[in-house]
Order: sequence, then structure tokens, then C-alpha cells
Amino acid sequence: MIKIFELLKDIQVTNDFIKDVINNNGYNSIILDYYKRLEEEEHIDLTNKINSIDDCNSIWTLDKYELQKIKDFKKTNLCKDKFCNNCKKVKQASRLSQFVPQLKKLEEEFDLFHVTLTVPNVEGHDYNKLIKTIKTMFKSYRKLNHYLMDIESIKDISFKKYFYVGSIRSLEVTYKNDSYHPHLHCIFAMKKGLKLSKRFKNTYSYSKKNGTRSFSSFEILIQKIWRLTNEGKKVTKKSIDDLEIGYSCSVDKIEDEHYFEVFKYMTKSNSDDEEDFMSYDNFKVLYYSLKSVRQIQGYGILYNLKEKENYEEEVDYLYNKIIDELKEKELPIEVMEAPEDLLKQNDYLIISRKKVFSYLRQL
DNA sequence: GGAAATCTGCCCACGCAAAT
DNA sequence: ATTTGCGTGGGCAGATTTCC
Repeated sequence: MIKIFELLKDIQVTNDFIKDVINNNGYNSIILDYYKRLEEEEHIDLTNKINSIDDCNSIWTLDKYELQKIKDFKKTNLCKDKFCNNCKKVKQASRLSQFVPQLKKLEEEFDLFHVTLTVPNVEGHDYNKLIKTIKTMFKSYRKLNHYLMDIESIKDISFKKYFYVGSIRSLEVTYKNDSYHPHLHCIFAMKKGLKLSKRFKNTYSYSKKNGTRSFSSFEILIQKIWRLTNEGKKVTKKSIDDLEIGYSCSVDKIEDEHYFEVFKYMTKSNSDDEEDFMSYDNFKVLYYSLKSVRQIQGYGILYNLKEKENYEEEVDYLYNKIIDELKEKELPIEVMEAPEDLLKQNDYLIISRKKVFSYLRQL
């Protein structure tokens, strides 16, 4: 059981982590200003929103185990705003725990593929254009899914050989100045052992980032259908054949045991480089174009996915083990109750129930 | 031109995500 | 915790294209 003890190093809530949380409250104050400005400019009521962001992380809840000298950092009150970095991370973690078990199960029967679908950048801070683009993308994806599932068909083109049974799509919008780049990261579940031989080169084969690459006929097909549907054109064998180039899309097999990495990647926050400096214009465009938009959506057998199991007991069991072990080692463990105090307590170990749980699941 | 093929739009109830 | 509303699968009707 020594192993469980060793885990504690990794699941420890470090002082750096707490500093991050506090820093983020600073970052949130910029967001807060943006919301206030938006409220004034647009004459809309955002009081609830503003209050909850203001309150984000202001109250921390802990489980206190006096005997074991552990305070379990259970949760804080969160604003759940899509621009809040803390809440973004929390959401990702919960999604991960929600989807991974189902993907894992699916992997027994199907191979999983990481699919990226892009459209041309949307230029300018006109959010109506971006809203329209995203709507079209979702509609096109539904259509693509219908084709793959054989609910709708294209004459003389069959997808049966791929045994596509469903997928998940995740919307990401990155941006640089006033150029927005919406795209979908997806996971397709298809036939186990499916070989997609990559034999074709086109203009998307050459990129600064990835060097050169070839595409499979499946990828070429997806690229073209994706372009036709997004441009509102009819999808037929002829229109596909006549189209010389589609939109940039890729389909890559997810290697064993890395599927959850892909999922992490899928849902990671937008535009890492820009994160520390989002302009008000960017904020406004993203606010309107992502409002009420579902970032993640399942299709086919992945439609209606949700967490079914209850892990509470499992966590309790693991937790007790850890606590026993700590007692045995007679380790000096203690924590404090509020962020400011936590920062002063350099030698204390704070562990998080949530973290224990998610960490152990990955082993 | 007319029939057959098949594509598109629209509707529904439902279940979950987002909002409050 | 509860309400609101988005987006699905599935199915049908009507539009559009294809083929003779």
C-alpha cells in the first residue's frame, strides 16, 4: 500500500495552486470590468452574472478530519462563467470523469478516431457572422453524422464499411486580433481494426507546424462533404467529384490508452497564447457567439451520454486507506481554512477528494 | 415531359446543458 | 434546485434532381 502513499505527492494541493486561484481572481476582475462595460453599452442586465463572478472562490468548503489532521479541500463556490479560468478547469475535469468511462467501454468494441473539422477564419468583430458560422457548422455536423449513420444517404457513396456508430464533437474558437477561428474537435467511433491508408496529398498536406502529411480517401471525402455542407451546397457524388479541394479536416486513429489525452485536448481552453490578454472586442464577440451554445454534443450511440455510476463509496474507501496510511507514518499534516491562511502554511499537506478520485481513476 | 430517386426542411417529444 | 431552451433521432412531405 506504499503506492497510495506515494500518490499523495501528486494529488497534493500545492501552494502554487492556491496562488493560481488567487491570481485568477485578479484575472476575473478584468472579465468583471468587461461585463460591466457590456452591461452599460448594450443596456442589458448582467447583475446576476457580475455578482457570481465577483463571488467566485470567495467561500471555501472543507472536510475536517481532526484526528487524521487532514482538511479536505472539497469545493469552493464557483461562478461557472465560461470566461473564468478556474471554472473552465473544473468543467473540464468533470467532463473528463463523465466521458472517459464511456469512451473506455466503447474502445472494447470500436476504434476511436480524433477528427478535426475546420472552416475558413471569420474576419472582423462582427459577432453575427461568427454566430452564423457556428450555427452552420452544427447543422453541417448533424448532416455529416446522418450520412455516416446512414440516416440520409448520398447516391453511389456508402459509409457502411466504416461501421461508424457515433461521435462527440467539441467546439473551440481561437482568435488572433480580429480573426476568429472556429473549429470542431471530434471523436468518431468506427470499426475496430479499420485501416485508413494515407495516400493522397493536397494543399493541406503542407503546414509549418506538422510538416507534410498525406490523407486517406476517407479524409478527402470528409473534407469535401464538410465544405459542401458548410457552403450550403448540395452533396452528391457529382458535386463531391467536381470539387477539387474541401476544407481542412483530419482523421487520426487514437492510439490505445491515449484516448483520454485526446479528450483533454479536445476540451482544452481556447487560445492559450492570448489567454492573458483578451481584448474587450474579443470578449464581446465570444460572449454573444458562445451564448447558449453547447460546446459538447454527442451523436449516435454517444447521444445522451451521462454519468451513471456513483463513485462516492469508492472514494470513501480509497480515502480511508490513505488516512490510515498517514496515521501510520505519523506525518505532520494539517491545513488551514481560507486561501490567505493556506498560503502561509508551507509545510502542510492539503489533499482534495476530487483530486484523489480523478488521479486514481487514471491508474 | 414524367416518373423515380433522393435531397431538404420541418415537426415532434425528449433529455440534457445552460441559465437563473 | 428549478426553469428554459437547444439539438437530437426519426419520420414524413414536398422540392429538386436525375434518368429515360
